[in-house]
Amino acid sequence: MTTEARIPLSRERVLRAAVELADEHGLRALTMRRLAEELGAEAMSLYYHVAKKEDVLDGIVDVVAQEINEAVARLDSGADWKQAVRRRILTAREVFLRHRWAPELFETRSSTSLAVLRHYDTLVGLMRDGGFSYDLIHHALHALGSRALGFTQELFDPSANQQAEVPPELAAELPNLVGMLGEIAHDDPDSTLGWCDDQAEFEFGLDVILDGLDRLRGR
Amino acid sequence: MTTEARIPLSRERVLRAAVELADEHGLRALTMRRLAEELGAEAMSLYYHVAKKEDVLDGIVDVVAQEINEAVARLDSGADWKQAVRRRILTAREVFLRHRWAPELFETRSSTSLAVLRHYDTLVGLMRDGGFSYDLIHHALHALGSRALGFTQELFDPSANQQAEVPPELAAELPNLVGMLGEIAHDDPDSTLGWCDDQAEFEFGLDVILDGLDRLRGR
DNA sequence: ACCTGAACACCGTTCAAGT
DNA sequence: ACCTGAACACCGTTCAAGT
Repeated sequence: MTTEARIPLSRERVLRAAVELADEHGLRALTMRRLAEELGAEAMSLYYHVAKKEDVLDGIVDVVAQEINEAVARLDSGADWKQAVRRRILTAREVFLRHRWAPELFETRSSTSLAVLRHYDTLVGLMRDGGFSYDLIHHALHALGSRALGFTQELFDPSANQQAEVPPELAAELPNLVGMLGEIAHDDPDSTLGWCDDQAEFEFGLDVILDGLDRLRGR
Repeated sequence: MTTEARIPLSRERVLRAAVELADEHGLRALTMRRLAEELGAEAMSLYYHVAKKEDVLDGIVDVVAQEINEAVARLDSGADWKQAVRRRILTAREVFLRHRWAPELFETRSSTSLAVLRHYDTLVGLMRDGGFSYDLIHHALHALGSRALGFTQELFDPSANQQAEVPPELAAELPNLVGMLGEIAHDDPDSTLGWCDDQAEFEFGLDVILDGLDRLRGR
């Protein structure tokens, strides 16, 4: 009981704990004081291992990016470019589903981690092998945007909209939206504004883009 | 000198000042205390006009969304669906270029403002008139993501990368990326990692998606 | 080398009080 | 009806001090 496990702190241990904290309680809960508490230390001790909070945030982005590279490493790269890129991106997406705080942070970092660059490097290689010019690949990365990394920010937060019926006085102002929702709801009886199959929609958008790029590939 | 202009506060005045503050100094500078100062009042006075800071953030998102609707309202909706949607989205983008803090906030809000819904409603209408099924429109909105509103989050911050030459010891690890950058740089001598023509890339991605959707429209 | 206590300048927010 | 002062619980961070 008095023999507390006294594992020394380290940058790696700090970052690991930060990821865990964000996973469980969200980015808001990730404060230096709370993080230290989780590690059984004082807040000020963290500053021996990380420069500042921004450094922690950069660090956990890198942890996630490495996780992506590991997950993606065990893919055989057979098949045509489109299947290879597609599977790589969908595998990356699985990592983001485990770290739902990550997209916000990825889009907010100004410096790009080596792990992220490695991911892009592989995509560039796959497309190059598929017959793309560098110029088109460059455009392609922009077109994919964060989708290339495996996420999109949902503009309608499903968790917030579980009860989101459109109030009748609004319906008149939004006839087209209401029409669309009505029909979608008809096809799928328990659907509301927070209705969507995120996985299917992610793949739909990805395929629209990949198919479009494939068509441009032949000049 | 003693006759200070004593305009009373109001929710609208608070939100207007908040937008201005964010425009000039970024979201980080938007604190209740600083905002009050800008208005010549005490921080606590704001709470008579807004519920809490989250309310301010929701409010300025709405201000931007209204600005989009105004900008877009004076477009004649002639032409085919693709041109109509395209011009609407590019006009919305102009608004985001004036409020560079807005994308981060839009993707972070959980409740969607009426002004945003109105924008989507119009897009749905235009696509419906263009012969789309509601089902396809629904997929289309997901595929477009935040692009439908007029922005994408840039994963590589151009301002941070103005000097970003890839260091030689990294080059070996990122052969494809380096290859691509080399060729892009060759075409355009003053380009680096922070090279991109954001407007052109936005339009490229938008067109890949719109063209892809157009092809799906005929079943 | 690694950790901590006390302290500083800043947050958002409540609440009772002023006009 | 509108605004404010004092106060509270929380931040990130510095710095001198402990082991």
